[in-house]
Amino acid sequence: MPELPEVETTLRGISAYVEGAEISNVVVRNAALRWPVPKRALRQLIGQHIDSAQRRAKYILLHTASGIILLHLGMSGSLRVLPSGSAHGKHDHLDIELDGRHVLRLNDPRRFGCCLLATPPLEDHKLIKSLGPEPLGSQFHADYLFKQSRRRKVAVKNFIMDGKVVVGVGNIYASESLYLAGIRPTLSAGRISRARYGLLVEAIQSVLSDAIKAGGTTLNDFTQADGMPGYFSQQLRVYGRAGLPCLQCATPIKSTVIGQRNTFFCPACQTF
DNA sequence: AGAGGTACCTGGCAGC
DNA sequence: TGCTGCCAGGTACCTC
Repeated sequence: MPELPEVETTLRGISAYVEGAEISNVVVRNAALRWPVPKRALRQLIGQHIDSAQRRAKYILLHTASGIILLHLGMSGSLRVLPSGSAHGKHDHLDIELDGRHVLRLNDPRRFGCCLLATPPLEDHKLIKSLGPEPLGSQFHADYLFKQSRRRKVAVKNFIMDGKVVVGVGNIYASESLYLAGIRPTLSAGRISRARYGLLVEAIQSVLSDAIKAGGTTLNDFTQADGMPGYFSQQLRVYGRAGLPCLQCATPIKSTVIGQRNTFFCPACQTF
């Protein structure tokens, strides 16, 4: 379930260890992630330095002079920094050793994540080139969302989860944002007003940035073997609360399925 | 081109 | 207790 806040928190946690570090070893224990991990190409990075670590959408990007390591945590993945030589567990598929002192370790039970090597420019990469704007960036605003939504018949929930429209809004935060904006998740994207999209943009931004703040305090130590949960619990307002009273009006929260995904909303508060 | 469905995978849980 | 079966969830890709 790493959504954007989890990925951002992970990035912040590992940055101090990876930026400037030399890749002193690469161990691929299980290459069968979403796409085969390019073991040989990764091992050719041994001796290179990681110049910087960035996030784009839910991808973590490690830049080196010879290419960009592109990591995705899928649904169950996590990255930790551990002392070199730390015992590995069942789903620890990949280690990138740093300066011979630490390992950046990818754990992913469901193996929906990936580790690929991209050649610059990154914007040309297949997985990156058609991504929409960052939800916390300046290109994501009411006018943009309004324009994108015209003549779109999909449910607004699917619309905001579409990575070509905006990145980083996963199933949980989609429900949460629509609740805050008072919009019924089943409504066609094309039928929502510009003003409502303004509220939705604010809601998405506040939900995501609150979660990032919460993550910063929950995940404070990336160097302890058992110090980090894969993802942190949120104070969720509607997600997973079917049948429980709405926090604003006490009406029971409803759940429905939109695009094969569980969706939660308050039938009284979300009327647009 | 847009919309909808499918596949990938495994831990955890409900039900028997 | 142990087995079976279902669900979650991100996203590329396929079909209509």
